[in-house]
Amino acid sequence: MERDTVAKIALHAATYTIDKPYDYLVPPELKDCLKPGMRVIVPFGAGNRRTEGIVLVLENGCSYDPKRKNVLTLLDEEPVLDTQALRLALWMRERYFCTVYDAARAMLPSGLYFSLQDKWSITHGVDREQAYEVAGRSESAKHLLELIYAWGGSAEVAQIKEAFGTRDPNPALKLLRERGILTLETSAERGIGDKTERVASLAISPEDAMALVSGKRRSAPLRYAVVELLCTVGSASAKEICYFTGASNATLRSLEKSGILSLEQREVFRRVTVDGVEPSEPPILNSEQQAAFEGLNALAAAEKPAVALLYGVTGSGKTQVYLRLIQAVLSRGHTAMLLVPEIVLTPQLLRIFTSCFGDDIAVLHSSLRAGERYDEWKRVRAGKARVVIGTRSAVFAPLKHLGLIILDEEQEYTYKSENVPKYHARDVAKFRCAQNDALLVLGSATPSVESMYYAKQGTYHLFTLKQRYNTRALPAVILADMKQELRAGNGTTLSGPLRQAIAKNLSAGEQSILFLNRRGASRMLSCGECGAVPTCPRCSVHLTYHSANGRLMCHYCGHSERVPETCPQCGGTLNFIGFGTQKVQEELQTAFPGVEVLRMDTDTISATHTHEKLLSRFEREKIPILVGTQMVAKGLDFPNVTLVGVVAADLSLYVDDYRAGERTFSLLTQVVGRAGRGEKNGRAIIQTYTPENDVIICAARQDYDTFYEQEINLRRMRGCPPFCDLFVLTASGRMESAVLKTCMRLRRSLEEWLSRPPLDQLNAQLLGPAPASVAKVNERYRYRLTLACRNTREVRAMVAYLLRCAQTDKENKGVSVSADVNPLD
DNA sequence: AGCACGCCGACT
DNA sequence: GTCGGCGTGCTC
Repeated sequence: MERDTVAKIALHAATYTIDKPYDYLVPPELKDCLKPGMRVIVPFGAGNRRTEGIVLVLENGCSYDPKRKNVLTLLDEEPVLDTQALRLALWMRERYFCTVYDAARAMLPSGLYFSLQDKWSITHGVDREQAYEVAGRSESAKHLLELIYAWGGSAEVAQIKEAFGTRDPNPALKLLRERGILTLETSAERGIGDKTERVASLAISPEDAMALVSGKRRSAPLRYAVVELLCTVGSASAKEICYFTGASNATLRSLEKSGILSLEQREVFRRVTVDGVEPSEPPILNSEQQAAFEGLNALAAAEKPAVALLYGVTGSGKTQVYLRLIQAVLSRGHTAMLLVPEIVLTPQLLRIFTSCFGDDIAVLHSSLRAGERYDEWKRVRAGKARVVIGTRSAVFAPLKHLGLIILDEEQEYTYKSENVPKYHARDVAKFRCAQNDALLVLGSATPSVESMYYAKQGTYHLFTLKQRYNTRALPAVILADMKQELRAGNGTTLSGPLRQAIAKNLSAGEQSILFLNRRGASRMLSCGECGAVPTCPRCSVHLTYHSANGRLMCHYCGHSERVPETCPQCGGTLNFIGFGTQKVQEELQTAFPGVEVLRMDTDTISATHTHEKLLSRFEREKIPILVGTQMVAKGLDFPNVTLVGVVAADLSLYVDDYRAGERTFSLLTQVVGRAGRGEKNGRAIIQTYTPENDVIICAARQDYDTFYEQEINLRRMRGCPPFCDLFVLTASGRMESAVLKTCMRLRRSLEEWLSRPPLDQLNAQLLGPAPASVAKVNERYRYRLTLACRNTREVRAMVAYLLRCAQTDKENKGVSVSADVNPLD
């Protein structure tokens, strides 16, 4: 019996329902080079269409199986995922209801992605007559040959499909391939290549080299200069040598020919440099920080995994503790990772870490260019960078010997992915730490209710920093009751107390920041006469105005249209509406004529007017007032800002989400903390329509402990995390009635599972079907069921089973279903 | 999801 | 006879 080598492969073409490791035969020529974690091209399905896959396991000595197809092409020279990463992908499938391939792909930088292109061409050595003879009476085969010959003997699948229109080219393709007339080749193209440069170094000893050129110092000064340079620096890139000596490539080549120097290609890494950074000494910790550091360091050094919550009030110096901890981890030969919610909002942090670790850090986030991101990833994989700083997806960075992951501002929702796989970076980090006996540190000034609960339970270790490092008191906070303002005849967005405070700041020459509590500053148009708002034709959302292209756009499906001259409903005039930053800016300009007001939101931020440039202008030119959205809430540290105003604190409070209170508290706390960072004391004014609301009151007092106690009781009562997890099953499709029916069937199956042992013990709550928060996207209606219960393996297995059933069920034709745990909306 | 197979009626 | 429509079932 033959002894075959078989690769178990996770496939791109496999949907969630049929996702499993597929067995492929490894051909002899690939036996020596194929390893787990490498990507390959394989044929799949009855039509043998080509698809990408990632090798999970190799098994030697397998018996022959006629079902098996061959691995066709190897795409990687070395594995792109190691054993730990592959195990993580399997874990993610079980946890997030995605395919293994989806999970694996999320771990790789997009520069590493391949796009497959199928090309059909006339087989070598086949002439036209022969080909047409084989095509025989088949009209479509003859048509196909005509097309391919007209295109010069080969054509891409998309090309053929387009030319065939409604007709199916597949039977003709199959016929001509079986008779040897056509061949299918699949090429894989990668968007980003490896960048290299030519590097020159001396091929002989410096003394010999100098001896060879010094005689001709006059006649060949360039050769002399190049050798002299190389004697002092050892080796340098061809580009640099030419720049410094004035030599040309010809000079270098001739020196190479004489055997004096050698030229070779070396890989270079594209990097974004952080400028103006000087190496700095490790920070000196105060006694509180030192205690936290020692406790955390002991956990990091231990031989078992642990999770710690570092609860430090704004300005207590968590960053210094992170720095020392990372240094300690590195000194033990391990690597470390620092995750942040949004990197462009924390340029200071990047500067501090660069000054401390230099090239030992790699920065990974989405606003890098694909080449830069890919190269940073390669530096991490090669062990050239031992510290990773990045946003959500950086949690997958290929660090070896991981000793520490820090999630800064762990309560931030940006750690949860909205795309498939819908993972939470906190969970992935926890899993990776468990794999490596590493420490996970969750840092926050306003910890998520879940994390604090686990810390109080003793599941997490708790460390607290209570002192502000400049020992400055927290800003004095005033609540402004907007209902009263309205009654008093003030219909503007600026309350009396806020106006007075701004006026006071203007005369004192101090700066103020006004914060608009709203995600993204979307600008909508509305009709002045009938109140109609332009809506997306394909989705149930309002269109928002984009100043970049001057068009109305839909954030969900990408639809864009010209701004209509008049209201499409009644012909009235359209105006910008909403509680936008622009409106606040206008009102400020009316209230304080001649005073400059800087506005910062998605509308005023662009490639040239970056977030950072705007802020530095605000600081440098001492512009009196800054109005902005979320962007102004984080990490700003301007000594001359002594007043912070929250325009409408309630806006984030009354959304249909169990985290609304937590989010509002956290935001208000962060914003209030922006005032009085310098010598002078700060003030904050929170405008609200509900001054009696507990969350608002706690935020105004900066009283996290009371907020936590109230919130945890609410969560317990309502059955929200951490007591329960919310499994949201979403069905979507073009036919609203079919979508609803699918939901009802799903609900019945769920009810049945939940009524029988062992799941009847769970005390699970089932809600819905209800329309999703955006009920229609891209002409597809979306309804959802919510299952509130403990997130156990049994429940996940049931949900996975029901998803697979629903996807296979013929009754659910035209409807797709998916699941998400604790989604954002 | 995407493809083939098989069964049906329509057209030449 | 052949072509194209649609329902069904499988994917190493």
